[in-house]
Amino acid sequence: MAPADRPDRVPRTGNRILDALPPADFARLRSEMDEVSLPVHQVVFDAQETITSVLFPLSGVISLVTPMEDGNIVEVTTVGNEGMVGVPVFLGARSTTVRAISQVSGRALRQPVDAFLRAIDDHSQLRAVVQRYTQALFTQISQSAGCNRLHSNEERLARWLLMSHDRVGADRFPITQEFLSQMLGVRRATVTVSAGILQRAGFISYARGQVTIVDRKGLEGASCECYRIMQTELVRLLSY
Amino acid sequence: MAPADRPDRVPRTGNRILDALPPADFARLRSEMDEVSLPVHQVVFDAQETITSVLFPLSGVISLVTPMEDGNIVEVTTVGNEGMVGVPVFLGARSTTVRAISQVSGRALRQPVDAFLRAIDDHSQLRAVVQRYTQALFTQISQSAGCNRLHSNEERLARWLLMSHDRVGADRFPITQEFLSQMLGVRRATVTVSAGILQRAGFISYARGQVTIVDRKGLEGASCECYRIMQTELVRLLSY
DNA sequence: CCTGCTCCGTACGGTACCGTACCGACAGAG
DNA sequence: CTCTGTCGGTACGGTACCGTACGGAGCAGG
Repeated sequence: MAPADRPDRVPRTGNRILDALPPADFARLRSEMDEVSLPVHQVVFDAQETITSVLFPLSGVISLVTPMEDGNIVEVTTVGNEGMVGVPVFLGARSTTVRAISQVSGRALRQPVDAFLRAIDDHSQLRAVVQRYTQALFTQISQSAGCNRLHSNEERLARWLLMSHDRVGADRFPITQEFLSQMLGVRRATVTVSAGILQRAGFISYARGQVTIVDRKGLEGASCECYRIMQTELVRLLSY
Repeated sequence: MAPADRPDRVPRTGNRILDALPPADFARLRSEMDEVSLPVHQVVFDAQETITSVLFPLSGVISLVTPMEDGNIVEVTTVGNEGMVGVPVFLGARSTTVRAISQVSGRALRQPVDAFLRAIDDHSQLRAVVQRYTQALFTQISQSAGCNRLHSNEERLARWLLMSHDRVGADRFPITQEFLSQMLGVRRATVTVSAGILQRAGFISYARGQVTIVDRKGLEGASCECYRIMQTELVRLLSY
């Protein structure tokens, strides 16, 4: 199953929630999970749909978006290997008003809802970690709500790139301006302009659906404070 | 203490979370609470500040806002007697990045953080209700995040008035355009224009810091879908 | 090599806001 | 009854977007 050379040493999965658990706890959980791959643009669950399993991403980026009646969507937060998808289940719901969509392809450990809820009951450590991750999610969404209203497209684009950069763990990753525009809730043409500014400033480079983060510090300077606030709070809450 | 004519019958407080509890549970909780009044514009707790007690509003409206570095703020959600202030405590945190500020004066039951956490441990019913309220809050904030990006000032103003109308339980309540502008993250002058449109349409009337909801149905038509989505989800999650 | 497709750059008129500012109307204090 | 502060209406230039649209550049398949 996994390359553990000692029986009581569970190898890190790469998911920070699962990796925070004691080895024995994780072993029991792992037996109820299967590893799945998430192709780009896959809808993990849609608004109003019954959630049947939760996901612990190992790689890639999943976006939670709020879909509107006219078909427009806006990202409210981003999930990677620092978190999980399916927090509403933890909060006693089986559906939600947001859509979870894979934005950068990756892999994840999937656990059926029933098993997850049993695990939450049985493992106080898991409960505690998920609780604090839920709080981090709160911070991120609240900050997004303000950011969406007050900050410029360019600042928000920089923030999005930084958050994704953290989660993919590589300087280069695939993302088209078309999908970026949906995440940011603007026209594609507006993304082109903002991305062009960041590119000419030497912070990123960009070609045919592939971004490269060239100057991370520069990008942080171009972003609004929201990136820093979300990141700081995430670190604070998940430093067990 | 309270005008209960039978010893085992606890009178409704008016707060929907507390009212969902079995009488015996509530009685024990109540002994650890004190009733406070919340004058308008009082900061219940500020961003980064240690939260020492949670509040269960009986009347009035409290706004959760995201404060930005430049001093601007934007409302992310509204809390009234359907909920509580201090959900981060439930999620294992003692502080948050949002500010809670009383927007329409009212009264609330206040419980120290320690007592609240003991109560959460001891009373599964309270835990379940707060959990589901937390999920409702998630929905509201997520919807706000999208709404703030995609919908016009006029639609968002109508939504804000409807949400407050539900919570104050009166057709007339005090709110200045100045504070509305802060909630909506726009200039006061923009509120004047939008409010003027709603007033000329006969949906509201407005004078010197007092709004009156004249035609609620009309206002619902002027609002974006976000009001309905938040309201529906709240009812669904809190119908125990 | 051509075709078709995806992705990105650019343009142009329109609009919903912005920052700033001024002024009038009303209410409460004295 | 005046004074003073709060509240709301309006204006004006500026700007960051919008909707729409066209075209070019690269890549993949036939």
